[in-house]
Amino acid sequence: MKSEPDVFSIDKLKKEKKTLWDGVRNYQARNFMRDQMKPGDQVLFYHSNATPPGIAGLAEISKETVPDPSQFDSSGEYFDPKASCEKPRWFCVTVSYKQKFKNFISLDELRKNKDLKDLLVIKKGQRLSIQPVQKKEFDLICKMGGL
DNA sequence: GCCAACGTTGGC
DNA sequence: GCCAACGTTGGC
Repeated sequence: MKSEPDVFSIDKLKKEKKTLWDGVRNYQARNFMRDQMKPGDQVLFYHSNATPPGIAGLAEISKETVPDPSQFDSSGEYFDPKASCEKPRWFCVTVSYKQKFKNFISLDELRKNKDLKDLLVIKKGQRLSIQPVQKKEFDLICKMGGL
């Protein structure tokens, strides 16, 4: 899961212990949260728009998908006038902090590793904020992170 | 249903 | 700040 550290960093998640992953307004990412993610699932926390960009640590899905409350808040930036409580359009999961990697893994290092050539985040034009990761890739990344 | 215009993401 | 690569919107 990607986040801009200026907006919400892994250190902030560490401090707050958990957070509602609201504000996702992309249908593919929504479907992924709604249909694929289950409590207990492991999450790689990626810092985008950072210097350098890369994977900062681990988190975990701690609560099942619920309708994203921010879509109903008419004064908030994530308000969606087309959504209603009966017919919510957007969903979100709760993400809990697990741990920071001992070594931050930069996008550059991810690219250099031949075994991660299929990792979606290193592919050109791949902007989706929530992306699936294969078990093999996940395990290797944890090792690279020093866990 | 097409597609041009526009908006966003995110690396550089 | 630039811009490539998408995704969304809305007129037709």
